Amino acid sequence: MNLSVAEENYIKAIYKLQEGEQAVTTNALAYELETKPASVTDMAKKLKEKKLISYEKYQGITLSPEGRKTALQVVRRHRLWECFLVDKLSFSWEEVHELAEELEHVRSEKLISRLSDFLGNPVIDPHGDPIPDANGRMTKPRPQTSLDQANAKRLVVTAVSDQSSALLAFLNAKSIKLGTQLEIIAHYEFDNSIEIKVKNQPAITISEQVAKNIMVRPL
Amino acid sequence: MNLSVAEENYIKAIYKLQEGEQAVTTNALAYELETKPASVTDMAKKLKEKKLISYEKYQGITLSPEGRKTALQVVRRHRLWECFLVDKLSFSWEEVHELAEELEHVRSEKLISRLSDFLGNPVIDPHGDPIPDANGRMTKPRPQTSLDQANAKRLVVTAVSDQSSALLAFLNAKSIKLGTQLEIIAHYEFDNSIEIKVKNQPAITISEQVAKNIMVRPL
DNA sequence: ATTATTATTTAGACAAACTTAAATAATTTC
DNA sequence: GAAATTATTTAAGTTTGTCTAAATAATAAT
Repeated sequence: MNLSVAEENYIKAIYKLQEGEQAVTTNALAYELETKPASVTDMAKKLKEKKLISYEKYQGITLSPEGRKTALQVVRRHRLWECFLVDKLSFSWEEVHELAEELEHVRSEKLISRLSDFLGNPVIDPHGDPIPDANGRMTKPRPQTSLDQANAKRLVVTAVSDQSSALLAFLNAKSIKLGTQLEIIAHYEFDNSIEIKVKNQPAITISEQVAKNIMVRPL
Repeated sequence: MNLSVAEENYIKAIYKLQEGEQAVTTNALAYELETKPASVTDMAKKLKEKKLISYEKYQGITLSPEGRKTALQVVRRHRLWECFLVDKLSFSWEEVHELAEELEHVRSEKLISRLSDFLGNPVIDPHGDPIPDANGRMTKPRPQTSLDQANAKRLVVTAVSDQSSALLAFLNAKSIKLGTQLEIIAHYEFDNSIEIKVKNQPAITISEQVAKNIMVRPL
């Protein structure tokens, strides 16, 4: 099937939001793609026509098996390009998302399989997310929680789920990267903000919003 | 200036056809871009508006200084990606054109400068064409003529100017690559076909059309 | 269980880049 | 230099993906 860039982006966004199997709402998808709900409805009809999603009026959207396969291909391309940019072109992990967002739409099985070989067939990307193989299989994401729900005291940063550049810039300024070790100092009930400390850095307070987007696992 | 993919492709095609400084005709551009003359006229108005070309009704198109700068950036991106595909991902020189055609539209100065560094700042691409540097400067193409106009007997293939895959596949089948040494056996006046011989291969006859698109220099 | 609010869809319009068909200009030919 | 041919432009319409505004459905609140 030959998809436009826009269609691929919808499929990828649905995949990202679907998490488990609950249906994705029109509004959530519009927000994710920075577009309007009316546009989402239009596209939903088109993707249903192409059998990539199941969709009934007012009932939300779920990927069909074909849709999921497509999504995994796009995700694979995205994450391999991120590896390339970080490993070979020395970009830092917070710079690569936007570029990979464009590179991922160059559709060539051969290109991607050679790129993967060239990179040594990596299985996780620079953000710690697993890379699907050519058949769409990937290692299950390691046990990780968002920082706001972590119960252990000492943690390692494993991924950043919301890849907005504002957040990434903030983390950069605070020297928080993949693999950074954190210690939770306090958890303030009134606004769910969290005080954390990174070795050799002054303690900082992080809003619930930020904490939700930092993924960690116990050290 | 933020150009669409279509606009970049027009600029690149105008650059390619302009050769020297004669104006490019509407028809020639339509043929090159596999579109219709009417579409070219529409786009010409838009590009003139953006000051990338000079264009007057019925007078053809020439790049403005800005337009030339833009063209050189696109050419630079294209040729660097071709180097990457051949040198790093082991593609053969006739496979890379289409892929580079897509990769070239990822616009990021930083990406391209790092890619260039990663490749060792090459100055010619796998087809033998010079790569513009970040300022649009490049080594002038080496003295080369098309095979149909060569006067020497023994020649080296330096480039293939028409990058249609049909031609490239043909050359591949005949084991003719960049750097291949040829000997001209005969030149048939009646249809301007040329009989050539590659070492260890049987002699073959090549049409004028093909000969025009093989660039060579004397050995 | 109405009412109010929020979510979703429909209808109509727009921009970009393309198309075909018709009109006009430029060039060639005799 | 008038007629024929070819090149170019204009006009009107298409598709893709978007938008706004209005209508309708679903959900929440009283």
